[in-house]
Amino acid sequence: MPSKIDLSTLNQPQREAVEHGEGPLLILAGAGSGKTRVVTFRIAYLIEARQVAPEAIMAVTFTNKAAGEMKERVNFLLGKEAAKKVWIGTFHALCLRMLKIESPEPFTIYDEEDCKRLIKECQRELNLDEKTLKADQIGYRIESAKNELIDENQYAELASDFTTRLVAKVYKRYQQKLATNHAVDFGDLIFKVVQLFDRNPEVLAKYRRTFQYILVDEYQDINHSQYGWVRRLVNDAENLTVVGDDDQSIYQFRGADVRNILEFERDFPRARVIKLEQNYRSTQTILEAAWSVVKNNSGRKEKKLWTENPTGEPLFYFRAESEAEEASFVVREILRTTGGRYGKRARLADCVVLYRTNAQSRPFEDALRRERLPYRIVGGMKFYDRMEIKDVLSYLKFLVNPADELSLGRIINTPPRGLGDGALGKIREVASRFELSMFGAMERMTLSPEEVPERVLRSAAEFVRLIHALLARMDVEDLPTFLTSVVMETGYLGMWQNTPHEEGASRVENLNELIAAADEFRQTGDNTVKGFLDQIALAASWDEQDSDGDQVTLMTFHSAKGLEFPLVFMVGMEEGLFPHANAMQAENGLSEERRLCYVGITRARERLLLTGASTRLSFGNRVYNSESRFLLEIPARCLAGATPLAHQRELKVEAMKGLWGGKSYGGAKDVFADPPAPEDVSQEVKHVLADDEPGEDGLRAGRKVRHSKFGTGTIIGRTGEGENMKVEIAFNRAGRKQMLVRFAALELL
DNA sequence: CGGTGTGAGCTTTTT
DNA sequence: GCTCACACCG
Repeated sequence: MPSKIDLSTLNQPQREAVEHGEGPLLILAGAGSGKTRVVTFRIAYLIEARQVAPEAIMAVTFTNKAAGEMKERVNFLLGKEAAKKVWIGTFHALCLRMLKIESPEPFTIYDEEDCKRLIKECQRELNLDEKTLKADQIGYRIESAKNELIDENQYAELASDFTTRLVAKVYKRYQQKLATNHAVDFGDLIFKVVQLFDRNPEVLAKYRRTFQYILVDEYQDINHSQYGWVRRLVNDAENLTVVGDDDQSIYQFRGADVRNILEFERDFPRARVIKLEQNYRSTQTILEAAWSVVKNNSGRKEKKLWTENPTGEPLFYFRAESEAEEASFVVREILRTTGGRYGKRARLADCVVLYRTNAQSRPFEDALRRERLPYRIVGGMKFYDRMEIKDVLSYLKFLVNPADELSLGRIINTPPRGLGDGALGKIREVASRFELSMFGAMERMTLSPEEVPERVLRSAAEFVRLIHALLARMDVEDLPTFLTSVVMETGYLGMWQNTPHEEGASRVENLNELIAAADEFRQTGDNTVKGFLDQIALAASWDEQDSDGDQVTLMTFHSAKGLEFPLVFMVGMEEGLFPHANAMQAENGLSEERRLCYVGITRARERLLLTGASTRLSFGNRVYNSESRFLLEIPARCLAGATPLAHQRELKVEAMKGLWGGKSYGGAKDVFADPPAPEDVSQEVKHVLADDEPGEDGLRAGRKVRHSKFGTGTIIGRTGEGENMKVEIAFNRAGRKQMLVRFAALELL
């Protein structure tokens, strides 16, 4: 069979990375430098040219998407048999796999919401005020501790102040509860494996023998526990290949430690370093803009991306007055670009809207719906996070793992079956009196009716019968059929079918989708409820399924890492939003925001538009936002459209302070008129750019202007210089006003 | 017991 | 402006 691994298609450093032999290797791979290709080629090369056994190779990624892509490509290069043997997966998936091999008893993986509920239970049981320290906060701290490989006992020892002592108490109780429920949280998946390695050296030794080659993707985003896991697995041959880009480290808030990549050579003194600096993705202008932003960070690895791609057109900046106008602008640009005017006709799927926070998606959804443009949202409210889905999954979880009382609590009275708070209290009483589980207590009650009210007894007996009936079916029915039985027998489907209006209908629809997902999962060869649950627990979002079809994509900057699009909109380019105000509290917060901006810019292949809104609805009131500093870090020569204020200042147009140098919405529409002409920016912007004489800055008598509050008017006079410059304006509606240019939000018309 | 209404708090990013 | 928790009422 002829090899599909054609090394001549690689550039020199790529090829060196693929052909690297023994010993540690650090690949510093800039955005768009063909990283995934190098990693997959290397895996294939090791197997084919170096005769490494496929099962002796482990490749770790950060996301399911990356793992899926890698599997697919290795599959293509080596064929199914070999590819299947390579351990490819996310940290969490691979750790789960090891846990299952090493401890066969079933356990449930709790998601964030489950964990939060559990923490609340702990708080209540410990009589802690739930407002002093919120469950979210405690959860975050426990998660961070686990990322640092600090268990509940160590945490208690380290706890030095009020808050940490409080968290320590909850952490202990929380771990007890997880244990009794036979459950783990996300952090445990990795932590438990590390603990297993440390307590059972022979288990670790087995894996160290097995994995001759380990490859880790996105190494810059590795946290301490992930590092600990990898570090333990690397054997004396040190055949560890890590790939990453310190400029794209964007998960420090989740414990990612960029030092892992920065200090790789200290960690592994034999390490070879290969830099992939040729970018195959973006235009020169886009790369220049990206570079200009990220170079403002310190402590970076020395490297600079370059490309043989054309210069391309300038980035375009539009400043809207509101988030609604911002969205309309973006959608209109999408319409124009996909309407065939832009050279080759762009598809909707070529367009992506990137924002900082999930909450920003709404106006874009509204605008897209108005134009009847199909779109998909990555992240945000996930399919598996929906109430009806979680309810049904809780039935499954409880059936698989009867110790899981959190799931039991969720389903026991959903739909209502007479097992409310009162009844549950009685059941708990019986449970603690006879040291039984909740379900055990219910079973006992039905056998020997204690002093339990008749009504409670009957309801409990009915529930016990239901569960036993489902358990009997679980082993004989195939997955989708069984899922159907569950929603039917429990009355859960009926509950929503009887709910009037759209809510019921959409819940029923989602339940159908879940059954369809189970059917699809069965195709993978696994037909077990357990397998289905595990897969869902590790699945991040529902997006990958319906990514086909021609639709616009909406997602956060974080979700966009690793992706590329011909046309990228970076929206919400405002101080406070991006960089996010909360991020600035954190140490190095601004640097991380800047890297995030770098990630955003480098997603674009051909064209990048940046937008922001001068006012935005926040918690119900309209607030003013100034322009993102990142806009100002992009050189003026890379930027068309509206001119960010600082660039105006650079051009010594001091008097323009406070004026949003924007053009009106209508003016922007010709930016990409065919053929796309960079010069075709607003006349106003050109005017400002050309004009560096203070007296001729545009604010002279006779000019028409618009004020955010008073509407349109005409300048009739001007006094003062610089900061103190005042203009007198005759407004069409509001009459004559004098105002300081510095403060007045004036728009030239 | 369960449904509906009200107020507080909320938004950073996610495997 | 939206969501979730809790209180109150039928």
